[in-house]
Amino acid sequence: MARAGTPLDDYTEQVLSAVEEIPVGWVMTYGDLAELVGGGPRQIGQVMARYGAAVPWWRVVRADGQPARGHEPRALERLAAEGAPLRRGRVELRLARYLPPPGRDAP
DNA sequence: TGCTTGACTTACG
DNA sequence: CCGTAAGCCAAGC
Repeated sequence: MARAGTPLDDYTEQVLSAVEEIPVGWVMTYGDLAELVGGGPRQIGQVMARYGAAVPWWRVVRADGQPARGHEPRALERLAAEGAPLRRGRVELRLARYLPPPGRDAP
């Protein structure tokens, strides 16, 4: 569903939708989102930095499982509250990495 | 028009 | 496991 009033680009909408779709206690990496919606990991970060406040941004972590730069404490607190498998200050991607179901995106 | 920056990744030692 | 280097994509100045 489109966010009325905010004419965001399709790419931004795709990213935000994907992030909103991450279940509680699970996470996705910037690279995974980039592979999902296209572009590069940095572009995902760009969108998150601008519109991430409207989505569960703490469920988006770096490739090594560590939360976004400058948001580590807040993200870890949220993740811990959600019951995500934390290991020494970072998320255990082995257990918490979420793979979105196919069908609603480009084949 | 061209360089710098950024919620990044992978490879190497 | 940790630090450094190079690569990649788009926006901003």
